[in-house]
Amino acid sequence: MGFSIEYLEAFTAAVETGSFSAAARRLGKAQSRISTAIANLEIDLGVELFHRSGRYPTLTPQGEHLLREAREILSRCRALSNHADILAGGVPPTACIAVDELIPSSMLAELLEGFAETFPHTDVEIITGVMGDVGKIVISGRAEAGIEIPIGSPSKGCDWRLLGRMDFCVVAAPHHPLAALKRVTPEKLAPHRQLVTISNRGEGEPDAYLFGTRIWHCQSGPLIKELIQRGQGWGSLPRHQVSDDIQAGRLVELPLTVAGGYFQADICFVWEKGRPLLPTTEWLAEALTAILKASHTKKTT
Amino acid sequence: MGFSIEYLEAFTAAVETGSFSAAARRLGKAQSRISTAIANLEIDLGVELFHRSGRYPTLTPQGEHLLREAREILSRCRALSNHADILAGGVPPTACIAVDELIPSSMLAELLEGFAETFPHTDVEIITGVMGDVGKIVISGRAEAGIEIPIGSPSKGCDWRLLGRMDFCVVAAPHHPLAALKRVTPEKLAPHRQLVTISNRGEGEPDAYLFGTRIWHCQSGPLIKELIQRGQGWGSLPRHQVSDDIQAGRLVELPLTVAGGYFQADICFVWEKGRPLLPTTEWLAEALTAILKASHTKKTT
DNA sequence: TGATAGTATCCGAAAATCGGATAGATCTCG
DNA sequence: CGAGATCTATCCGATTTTCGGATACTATCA
Repeated sequence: MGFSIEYLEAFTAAVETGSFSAAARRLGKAQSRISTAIANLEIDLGVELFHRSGRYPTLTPQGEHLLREAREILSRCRALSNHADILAGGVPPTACIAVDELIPSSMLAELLEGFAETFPHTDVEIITGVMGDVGKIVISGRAEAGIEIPIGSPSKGCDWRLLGRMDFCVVAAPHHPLAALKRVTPEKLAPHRQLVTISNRGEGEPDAYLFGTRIWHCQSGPLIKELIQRGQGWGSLPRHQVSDDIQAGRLVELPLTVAGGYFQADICFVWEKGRPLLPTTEWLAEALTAILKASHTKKTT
Repeated sequence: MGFSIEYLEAFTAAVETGSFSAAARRLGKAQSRISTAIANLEIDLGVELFHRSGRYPTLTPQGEHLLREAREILSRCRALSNHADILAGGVPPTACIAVDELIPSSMLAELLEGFAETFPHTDVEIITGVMGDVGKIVISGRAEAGIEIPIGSPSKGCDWRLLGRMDFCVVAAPHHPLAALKRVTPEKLAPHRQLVTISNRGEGEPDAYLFGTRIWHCQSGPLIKELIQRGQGWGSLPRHQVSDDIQAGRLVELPLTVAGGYFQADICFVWEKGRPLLPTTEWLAEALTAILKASHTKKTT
């Protein structure tokens, strides 16, 4: 394997232009170089690539076959060069982002679809977590950015940008005693069992979210929904996760009236404080803002 | 795109051996060359491939991504080199063979399957014909070899090798008058319409095959079978093409008794007279002999 | 702290590559 | 048929690159 990339370029250029001289003109080299390049290539491969009987060289059948592979190699070389240019331009080879489990997966799919188009060479890793996990993962450096549903305010140590809001609704089973009430207040909720999610890092929800003393903590969102459906208690879940169940009558939304806006949570894009945004993370922030705005206008219209 | 194949080899060797020195030993070059090769590659790509903080260089994330593409390119280069070696060894880039239409396609499929394994780089072209066509195609040079079912003796101008024999049987529809006879002689056949194949070059069968004056010529084998099934006449067809129909009662075999062995035809491998066999055609001849022998022993046991 | 193994850089010799020039061949067109 | 245009192969000298070895410096391990 003594041939070089330039030899292969001379080969393909000669085929495409129809003569060694024209190939030399295209490549900006002396004609003698193309001639010797192809002669060397033929010696190296042990195969005659062109017939030289006529005025213009013509491909031999062997040359025609090897041409395919030569083109393939050059195409790969250009791909490597492109890829290197992209990396040299500061686009990171991998993007790791942390995402709250409550973010609708359809939204993430749409996001990542666009990401793959814009950054075809960048590998993606998604880490999911709940509650304060996302912020911690970002601060630890395991992820360059995160999509967080903060409790109160975004995690300390993170810069952040508000992307949009997400509705929560308080639900119970249709046969649950609370379902019969016309108006539900926090005092009415307190005696009944509340089901809340718990972080896989051993942290629960802040007290502001707890209404009574009968609390079950559970890490699995689907399990919580299942338990509520079976009448084991009530809980506050993202609207997009339960709207189908409410529609189908498997769950009912409790008409809760409270002073604060607990039941609408912020969606924040977060990244390590002070760190400049990479092109990928910047794109993610912009794309997320656009997606959330689109989904909101679609919902309201 | 100023990098060279050797730079990429230095790159992958350094990754695989874990150090520039070891890579130099593996490649049989001076250590300084690996060092400068990788430095040049980094300059050319504009990307730092290795971290040099420690004693041994370690891949950067960027280097890890570009490594994949470098390996891909080298793999393609080796493929080109292999392919060239095969072509240099005299294996032709394309093999064109002519085949009689009566040859069972299952046999050809088995043959070509083996061919693809033995000559993965050789393109195949199959030309089909009937009667004397195969020999003519071979003599004309359009095909390097052919599988012929000769009428009498193999085509003039061809060297040939006997591969095996193929049974023909004389068939008619179950409701055809001939089907009722206990013994069938050529004289009995003569009054009835005979259906024979005709070459697409405008040549019919030799007289030896024609039994009477009521002859229909038809180029299409399937159409002949259809006509015979509908009682339009009788014909002599390859056994493998009609055994299913006989089994199913759609056709009956006529118990013809003749002196000569007309109803078993030779299968010959033919090639242009005096021309030395290419490795591909030689292989084809051997493989065909083996396949036919196997199918024969299977049939007789 | 010394021994070992590795990297980067420098250096002179050797090899290749470069463009240009030239001779011979082929095709086109009058 | 012949002149002109165009092409390929080869040679040439100047330039550049490549080559292995030597050396200085660094990291790691015992």
